[in-house]
Amino acid sequence: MSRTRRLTALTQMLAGKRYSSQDELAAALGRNGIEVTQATLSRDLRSLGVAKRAGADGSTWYELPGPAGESLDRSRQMLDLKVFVNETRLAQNLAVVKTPPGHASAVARAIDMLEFEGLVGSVAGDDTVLCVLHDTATAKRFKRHLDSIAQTTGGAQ
Amino acid sequence: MSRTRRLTALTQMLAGKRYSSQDELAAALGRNGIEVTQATLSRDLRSLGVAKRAGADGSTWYELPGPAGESLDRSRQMLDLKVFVNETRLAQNLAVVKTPPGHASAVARAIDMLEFEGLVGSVAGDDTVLCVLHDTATAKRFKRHLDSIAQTTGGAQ
DNA sequence: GTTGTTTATTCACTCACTCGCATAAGTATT
DNA sequence: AATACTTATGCGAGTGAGTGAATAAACAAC
Repeated sequence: MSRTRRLTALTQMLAGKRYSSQDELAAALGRNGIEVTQATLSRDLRSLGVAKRAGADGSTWYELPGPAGESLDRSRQMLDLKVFVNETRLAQNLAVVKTPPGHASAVARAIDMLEFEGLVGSVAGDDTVLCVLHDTATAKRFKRHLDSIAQTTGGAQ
Repeated sequence: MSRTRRLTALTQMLAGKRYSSQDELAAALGRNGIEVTQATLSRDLRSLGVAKRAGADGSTWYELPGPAGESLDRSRQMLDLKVFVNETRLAQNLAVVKTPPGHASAVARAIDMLEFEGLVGSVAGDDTVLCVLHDTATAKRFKRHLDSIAQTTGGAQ
């Protein structure tokens, strides 16, 4: 069972029902054909940014981050940036981010999730994301930041 | 140096100038700060789908696939399928492929690239791709095929 | 404080991926 | 055919992500 798939299932389950322990989640996942240990769940919940909330009645449950599970999987957003950002060019306070065809919207979403200080907004085409930064210096910082993420992609040596 | 970045640099170099041997490419990459052996280049060129073309004057050079490098990287299409196909469900001769939000068009593109026998066409929404197969049996084969690709994503056990 | 429950972490391991080296295979030239 | 050049591949090594089992740590209840 792939990790991504498990995280997706986990997200859907958390969105649909309140679970109050990792063992309970493990059992529920097991009923869906996904075998998982508590140790892995602990890590999964962290990587999803899930928080444990407490109600007034003393009950507790896991809750997805953001407004109603809006941010699905931060690590996946990072994956988009790592894998699909081909190049970042600057023009004054604008950054032009090139992606493979069709990936611009996904990359734009990931960029928005960064909540980069000084990023005013971004527009996605098919293979290009136009990012508006507050000023020229911020744009340079932004490019450095993106480049540093993209660099850490790969394998050995 | 990450593999992805090297492939990107390789693509840009091939788009900008004609190179006629892998050693020549290795040297040029080296001048750009990317050390690489001929063996690796051989693999890179294959994974990019680069072909060696010959001119009328007998000269040869490497050329990116498709109209002016339109189809960048087939292995990246496979990556889309491996990473971003969350689930595939069937209804008669239709297959509904779920993806993370914003990834549907990229996954649809990757699916189209498969040129799966019996795949009539596909439509992408935001997080869903609807695939029309020729018949029910073909749809089942299609799902098995996608699942086999998606399964190989993850880690151990 | 002790006990029981829940969560986080350490450890050892597997696996997929990527790479360089050496070498085989292929291709052109003479 | 022999030689030189070019490309592909078998092989072993290194690396990083991901995992479960065991265990430590945190927390709650009593």
